[in-house]
Amino acid sequence: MQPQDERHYERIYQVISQVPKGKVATYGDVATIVGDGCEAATVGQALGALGPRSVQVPWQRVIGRRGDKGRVTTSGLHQRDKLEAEGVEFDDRGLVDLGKFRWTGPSEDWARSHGFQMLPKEEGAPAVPDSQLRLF
DNA sequence: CACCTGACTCTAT
DNA sequence: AATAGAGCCAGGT
Repeated sequence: MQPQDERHYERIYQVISQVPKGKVATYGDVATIVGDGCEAATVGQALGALGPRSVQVPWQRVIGRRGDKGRVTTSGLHQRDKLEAEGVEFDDRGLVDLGKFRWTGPSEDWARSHGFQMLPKEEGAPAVPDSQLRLF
């Protein structure tokens, strides 16, 4: 596939590039930060379309969300191995404790200078006004 | 234009 | 605990 008119892809890649080694973000987290109607499934598509760019985008740090845990949703890409090599721990059921390894979002400076929004604080307390979030 | 598919995620069985 | 269905978005056919 060769998307010409990917309205979210580039921004999705920019956000993922900010996730530091040893941390993970969920598809939904990335979508929220990109904003502008971007959704988790769109992030999944963007990653599926990465191609050669996978060498410069830390795609392995994006995982699926399962309640308060995270899980690898890819197969055959050794995503879990890559993450464990970076220090991310998986429990006996192959789940990651998001409370411990979840990326807390881009730095405020970076978000502002690149036109992105921060990740909402924690469950319940949004870090930005509803008007800026498009969460269903 | 209609329909299918998915590196999604939440709710309800 | 495992499965199914439903929303959603964007690309491919």
